[in-house]
Amino acid sequence: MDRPHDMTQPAPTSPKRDTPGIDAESHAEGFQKTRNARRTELCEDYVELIAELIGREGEARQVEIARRLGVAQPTVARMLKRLAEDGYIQQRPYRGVFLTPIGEALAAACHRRHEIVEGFLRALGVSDEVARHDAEGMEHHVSEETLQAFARFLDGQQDTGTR
Amino acid sequence: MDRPHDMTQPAPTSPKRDTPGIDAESHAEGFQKTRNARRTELCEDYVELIAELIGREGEARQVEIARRLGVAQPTVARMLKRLAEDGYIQQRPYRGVFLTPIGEALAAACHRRHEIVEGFLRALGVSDEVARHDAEGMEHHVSEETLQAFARFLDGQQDTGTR
DNA sequence: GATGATATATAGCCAGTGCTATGAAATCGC
DNA sequence: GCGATTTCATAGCACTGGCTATATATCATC
Ligand SMILES: [Mn+2]
Ligand SMILES: [Mn+2]
Ligand SMILES: [Mn+2]
Ligand SMILES: [Mn+2]
Repeated sequence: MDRPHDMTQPAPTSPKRDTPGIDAESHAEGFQKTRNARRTELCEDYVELIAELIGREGEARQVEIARRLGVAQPTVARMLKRLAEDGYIQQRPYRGVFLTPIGEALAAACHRRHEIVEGFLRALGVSDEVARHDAEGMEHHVSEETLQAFARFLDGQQDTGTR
Repeated sequence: MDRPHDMTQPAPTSPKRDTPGIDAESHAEGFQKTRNARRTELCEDYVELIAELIGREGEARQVEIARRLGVAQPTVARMLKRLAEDGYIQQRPYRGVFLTPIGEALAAACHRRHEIVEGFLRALGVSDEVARHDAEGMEHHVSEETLQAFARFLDGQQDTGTR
């Protein structure tokens, strides 16, 4: 039991009062979900950006998407192909990319969430610059329940004086 | 070639009243930072978990880390090698892994941040389960400034009656 | 309608992060 | 001490998401 070595570290294999933390399964489950979110967040940023560009510029071109994301054009090209395969967008070469109804829906949901998260941070006193940056990453890990809590807070703020 | 265009969509190149949004550079910068965060978040989870296991169980073994993270053991093995190379941990085969001072520092910072984020969500009315999960992903994208805002909110709550 | 600029496609490299299968080493129980 | 169990290491595969370099296609302009 407790002499795997007899160096420093006096084998703290005390009876192990079980979990002052969580059990391994719940712990793992949380990480699993986070890993899933990591897999989808890039798609979310893409469709949201595409919707934004279409709304503002009338079109979403590969080169502009690349510029906005700060990545190289081939990176975008490959990703767009995947998004098209997955049914989020439709590509019309030299005409830009367009959102399918599914893509639209995802973009709308992401945009709403993004707005709430960023607005929430600002309402909390975070500077615009930092709120924008933090929201960009946080948004993808904010569940609907948390989003509701953010929205509630925003509503409260609004009532009690905006600033 | 089959006329890939002159279909619907009448070239919407209206004068483009510039940016009702942000300029491309700032936009890209935000995404860049988020990508950086994505690169480090896994390390953060590892060192935090290792510190937690050492504190609670007295040791942090590969198999236990794998169980906690919900990944396979070789996945952990490779990551630990990287963490050792990067100076965060020290491996003693069949004795567990230990944190270097640098690793300790990172773990402490991550743990503090994690606690604040999760506590903040709960204070906001999010359920324990969801707070735990959302915090696991959000934490890595919360800047110090935002963390301060969270902490301020928590302090305020504490004064005005905890529940 | 030729041409130069721009936009897109494609190939191939690299690193990261997951996996399974399997072999080697250490520890534990006896 | 020895066999069984546990722990770790390693090889190899798949997929993602960066990159550069380069070829091709379209557009714009004259
Ligand atoms: Mn967004
Ligand atoms: Mn984002
Ligand atoms: Mn954490
Ligand atoms: Mn985490």
